[in-house]
Amino acid sequence: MPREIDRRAARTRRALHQALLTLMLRKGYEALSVQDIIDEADVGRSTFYAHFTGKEDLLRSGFQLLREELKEAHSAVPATAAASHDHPLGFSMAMFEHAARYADHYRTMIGGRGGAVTENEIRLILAEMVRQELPPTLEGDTMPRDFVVQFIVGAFLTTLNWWFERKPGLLPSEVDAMFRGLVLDGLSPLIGDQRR
Amino acid sequence: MPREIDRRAARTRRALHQALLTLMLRKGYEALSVQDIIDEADVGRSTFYAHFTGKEDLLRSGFQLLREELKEAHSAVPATAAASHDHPLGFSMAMFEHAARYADHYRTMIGGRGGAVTENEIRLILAEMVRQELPPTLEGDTMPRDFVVQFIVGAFLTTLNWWFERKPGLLPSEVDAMFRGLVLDGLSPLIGDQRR
DNA sequence: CGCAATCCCGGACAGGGTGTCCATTATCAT
DNA sequence: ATGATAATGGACACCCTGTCCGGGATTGCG
Repeated sequence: MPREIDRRAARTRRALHQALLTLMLRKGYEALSVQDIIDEADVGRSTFYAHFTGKEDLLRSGFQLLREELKEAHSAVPATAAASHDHPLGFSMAMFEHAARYADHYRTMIGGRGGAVTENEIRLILAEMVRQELPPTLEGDTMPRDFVVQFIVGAFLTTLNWWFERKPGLLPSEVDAMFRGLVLDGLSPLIGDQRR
Repeated sequence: MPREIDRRAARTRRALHQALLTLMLRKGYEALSVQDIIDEADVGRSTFYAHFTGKEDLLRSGFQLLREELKEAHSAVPATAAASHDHPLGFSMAMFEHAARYADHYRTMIGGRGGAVTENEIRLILAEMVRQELPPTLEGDTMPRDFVVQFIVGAFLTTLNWWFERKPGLLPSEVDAMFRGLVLDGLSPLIGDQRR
C-alpha cells in the first residue's frame, strides 16, 4: 500500500507544480524566481531544494507529467473518428484533440506572457513526443522526418494561439478540423500521401 | 559629416555586439553575464549601461542590425534566379539564400548550446520579417497567413539545423534547393498555388 | 506508548549578478 | 583653451541562488 509518508511528499510536489502553473499564467516563466514559487506554494525554501534542483527542474518535471497524461489519454480514448490509431499522424491528431479539449490547461503554458523559455520548452517537448510516435516508415531520408515533426508542432502551436487570441468563440471541434486540414493539406505532398 | 565623437560611441557599440556574438558561439546566450560581455569587449561596466539597458537589449539591437543587413541584401542583389522579387515568397527565398551564404553567422545564433532564449528570439524576429514582407494578397482569413509565416520560419530553422548537424558537406546551393522545395511543396496547397 | 524514519521548516550563509550613481579622466570640436 | 561628449573605476543596495544545519512535526512499527 502507498505509505502515508510518501503521499505527503507527493502533495508537496503537486503544490509546487500547481504554484508554477498559477504563476506562469500570471507573470510568465522567465520573470519567476524560486522565491515566488515557494511563496505561492507555501512551502519552505529547503523543502523546495529537497525535491527539485531548481526552477527548470520543476518545469521539466511538470512537462513530464503532462506528457504521461497525454500518452495515457491517447491510448485510453483510442479511436476518435478522425484520429484513428493506424493513421500515420494519428497520435498528432489525438494530441491536438486533447489540447482542444483541455484548452485552459494549454493556454496557461502557451499564452502566458514572456514565455520565451516556456514556448521553446514546449516546442521541444512536443517535438519529442511527435517524433517518437511517428511511424518509422515515412521516408528514407532523415530530413523530411525532422521537417514533418517541425511542421506538426508549428501547426499545433499556431492553431492554438490563433484560436486563443483571434477566434475564442470557435468550438473545439471546429478548431480541431482546422488543424487537421492544415496538417493534411500541408503534409500530403511531403510524405507518401497515404490514405488522406 | 559624422562627428568623430559619434564614431567613438559607435565603435564601442560594435565592440559589444561583437563580444556578444563571440561569447554566444562559445557558451550560448543564457549562461552569459554582462560581466562576461564587458570583459570580452574590454569596456567598462558603466559604459555598457550607458548604451544598453541590459543583456537582452544588446541582443535585440544585434538582431536589428542583422535585420537591416538582410533587407538591404534583399533589395540590393535583387533578382536571383529563384528568389525573384515578384514571387510571393521571394523575400523568404532571398532570406534563406542569405543564410546559406553566411552560414557561420547564423550558426552562431542557432547552433550555440543553451539557445533556448536565443532560438525563440530568432523565431520571433524571423517571423516578424517574413510577415512584413509577405504580400498582403495571399488569402482572406488571417489564420492561413499566420500559419504560412510559421511554416516558413519552421522550414528555415529546420533546414539550417539539419544542414549544420547532419549534412555539413552539402553546398549552400543544394541546401537552398532543399529549402525551396520544402516551402513550395508544403505551401502550395495552402495558398493560391500561384505560378510555382 | 515510544522509538526511528521521514518530511518539513526557518534562518543563516557565501557567492554572484544587476542596475545605478558619482567623481574623475580621456578624447574630440571649434 | 574650453566646453561637450565618452569612457572609466569603484562603491552601493538589492535580489536570487544553493547549501547547510538544528529543530519540530508527522507517520510507521514494534
